[in-house]
Amino acid sequence: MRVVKNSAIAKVFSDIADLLEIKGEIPFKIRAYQKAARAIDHLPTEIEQMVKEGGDLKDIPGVGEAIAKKITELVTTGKLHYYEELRAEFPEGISTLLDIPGVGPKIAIRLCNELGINTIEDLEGAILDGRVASLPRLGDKVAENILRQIQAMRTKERRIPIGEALPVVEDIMAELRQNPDLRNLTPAGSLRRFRETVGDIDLMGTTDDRERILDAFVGLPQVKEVLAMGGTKASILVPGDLQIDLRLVDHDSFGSLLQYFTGSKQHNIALRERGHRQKLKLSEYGITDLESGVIDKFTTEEAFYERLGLQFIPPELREGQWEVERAEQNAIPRLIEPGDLKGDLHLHTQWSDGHDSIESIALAARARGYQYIAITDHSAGRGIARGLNEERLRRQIIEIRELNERMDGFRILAGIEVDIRADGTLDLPEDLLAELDIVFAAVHSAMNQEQDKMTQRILRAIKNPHVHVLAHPTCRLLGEREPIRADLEAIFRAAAETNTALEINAMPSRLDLKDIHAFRAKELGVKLIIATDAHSSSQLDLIRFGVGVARRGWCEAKHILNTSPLEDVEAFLKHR
DNA sequence: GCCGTTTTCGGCCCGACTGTTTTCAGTCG
Repeated sequence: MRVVKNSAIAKVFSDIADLLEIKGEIPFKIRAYQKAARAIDHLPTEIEQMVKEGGDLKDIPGVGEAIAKKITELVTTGKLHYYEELRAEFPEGISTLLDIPGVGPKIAIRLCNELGINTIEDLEGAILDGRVASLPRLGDKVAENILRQIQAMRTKERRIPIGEALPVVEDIMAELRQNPDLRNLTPAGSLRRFRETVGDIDLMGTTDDRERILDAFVGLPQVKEVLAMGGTKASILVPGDLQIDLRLVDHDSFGSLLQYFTGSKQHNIALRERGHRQKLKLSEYGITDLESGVIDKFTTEEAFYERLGLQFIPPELREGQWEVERAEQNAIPRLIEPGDLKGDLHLHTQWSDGHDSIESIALAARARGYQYIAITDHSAGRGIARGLNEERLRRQIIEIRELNERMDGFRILAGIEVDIRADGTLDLPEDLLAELDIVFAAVHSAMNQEQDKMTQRILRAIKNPHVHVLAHPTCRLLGEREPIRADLEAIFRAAAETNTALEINAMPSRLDLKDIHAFRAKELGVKLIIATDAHSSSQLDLIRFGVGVARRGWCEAKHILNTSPLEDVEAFLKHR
């Protein structure tokens, strides 16, 4: 069996949906493929694994008889006959036209059939020489709009990491909140759902004086450009090319509007389909009883979900997968919250590549209300990081033991982030590792190894009895470096078996494990640790990004080791 | 193509905007 990743399978079905759209198939069939594609892309388990174990693909929401068969064909043969045939019906590349906002299937097929256009470059030429505007039922304005969208796509086609967007948005919200007329100011959309990257930001609020608030918004010092300004909404561009919209809405329907604009689209569709069966019509304005025609408005989201007979669904879970069903059964867990964490276990200091002393980072952690931390500087294997050799590590351990005598009611664990060499051995001797309270192991080099070799390398480290935690397991850097190739399922199983914890690294550039991986690991019984990997005291705040990932992965406090008191953490570490 | 607390057949989320219209199709979020 060849390796076919979920993302690749999802891509095939989403391509099929595009082609069916161009072909003019019935919309419901198209939607079925789109829905299946999204569900597969967001699936915590590798499909390959499910097929191998004889799992039922029809358990995936939106996957039925026909698509299950196609998935099986794709995974076992690496090809899909149906897809190949469909592709052969159209010129290569035609579906890229659908990426242009304003170009849908109807226009795409006409451009292709009547003008022989199948690339964005062709289209641009045809607009400039007037051929597009001359087509019946298209005109100058349509052509102009498409051209503008093409040019906009070239300058800006990037989702922004949440770590960049959130601080900017919070600054802006803090300034707006100084105006007492503004109430209920809340971000919506993917930022509120805590996706790892966000597009445009939607802020929502209510007020009795819209004009004044919108004036204040477009007059903020951060504003680089005002993109739009109307009676209820304004759009600004701030440095970093982040677009932020402020939408001022009626107070009495704030709840349903916030719910609507928070999404995800799939979640809202799932809710509306369910509402349909209850003879209810859901929209951003409220819930209409189709029999009486009466519309209920909602000032809070809580009331909106309650009206549907559903438990409240936290925004992080609103992905249109299982959350609606779970809410029906009152089975949405209490997700982990930042206040549940009792310590940060992955920290760097001046001893390697960090900025602060052990003492100052410990004091900062204690000031946050933590009960313990672990100091985990790099081992010497990483030349660039001024890693610790044996002698310096021994000195650091002594310093930590001494500091602990002065730290009342707070404990510093002595640890290391030891390098996993290309062959899976560690770059510090085992007798020294045995003296430490906690050992993180991590891959920092030879990241291009083949999947089998990389998997064996990591498994060897996990099975090493001195290793307590695997740090940033996939080594990805968001938008910069692809994850290493490794069999995560095998790694999760080995971690569960050996009681090795896996890290949810909260550094916004990493977020590693990511949401669906955290979900799967947790499901297999792996203990998780949320840690910042902070290189200075101020970075302790980054922990919330890890909490966001864990929440998206349906994690509760009990799944996260560092929500436990010190005694339990120590018991876990000694158990290895 | 999927799916079922009306259904294994007959439905399938909802509203807004825009342009080229004469009553609406196409696209978007």
